[in-house]
Amino acid sequence: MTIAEVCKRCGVTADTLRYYERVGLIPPVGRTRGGIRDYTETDVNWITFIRCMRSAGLQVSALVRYVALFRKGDASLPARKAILVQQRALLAKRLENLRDVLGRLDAKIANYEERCAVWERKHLRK
Amino acid sequence: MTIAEVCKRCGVTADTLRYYERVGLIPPVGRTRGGIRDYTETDVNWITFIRCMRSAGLQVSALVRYVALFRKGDASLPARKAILVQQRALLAKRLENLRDVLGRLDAKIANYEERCAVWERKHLRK
DNA sequence: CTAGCATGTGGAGTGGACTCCAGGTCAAGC
DNA sequence: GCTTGACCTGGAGTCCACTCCACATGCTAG
Repeated sequence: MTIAEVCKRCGVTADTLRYYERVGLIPPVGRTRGGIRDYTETDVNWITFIRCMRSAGLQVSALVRYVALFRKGDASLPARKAILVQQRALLAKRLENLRDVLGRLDAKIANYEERCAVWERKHLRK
Repeated sequence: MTIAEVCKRCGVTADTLRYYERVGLIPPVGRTRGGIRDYTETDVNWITFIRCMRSAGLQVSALVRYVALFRKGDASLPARKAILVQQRALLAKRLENLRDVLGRLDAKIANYEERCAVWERKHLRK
């Protein structure tokens, strides 16, 4: 699969895909004799996974550590799990906070609803 | 209240407080004759609010717009409400995504739990 | 009144995560 | 063989949200 096809499928730019590979966010991608990247379905799965985690705010550095461990084989299973568990905890904390802030925002909006209504009545009467 | 006291109360650095004021993330803070910032309780409330929203990822630019409108008085109520509503929608979307990613992460961890156990049995037997 | 610490300002620097660019290959159609 | 468009690499640039710095001034304790 060419980089352009992967871009389309995953909704990322070629620059981003090359960047991901360069910093180790995904394992190295195979090449044709000409040196052109030839993505496999497995590569696409990695990209999808990384995009998913990044979309939730997991740091590149943590994911890089994860991918590096992955490349060392089964002996790294516990270490990889540890990373996931730790990231999960961070994520849960942020989720909790977002929930809380959303609540506050809703309260504030309700308040505005009120005040806007009052303000409009005042101006209609005028 | 001095900037140092506000720092302690709000858990931010003085640099950050000055930065917030400089870019308009909070309304201008009053000064003593000597030119030193003298925060009121209202100022602290603003800082708390901004910190809260920032912690949920609302962009500085959106909050700056909000604060700027606030300073224009009641006529800006509807515009301010519009910003809040829009930001709330974005936040809800991100919340939804975090929830989803958390679920995937949990599934992945459960999978690791399994595979780690297998791996350990293999190594204990050895 | 002076030492010394808290604050002030304007501006430069940082870290994270891309994003863009120049200058050079590769490959498919004519 | 040649043109043309996709791809390559290494490195520089961008954006965001702070964070740090240097140097100047304010205030308080002795």
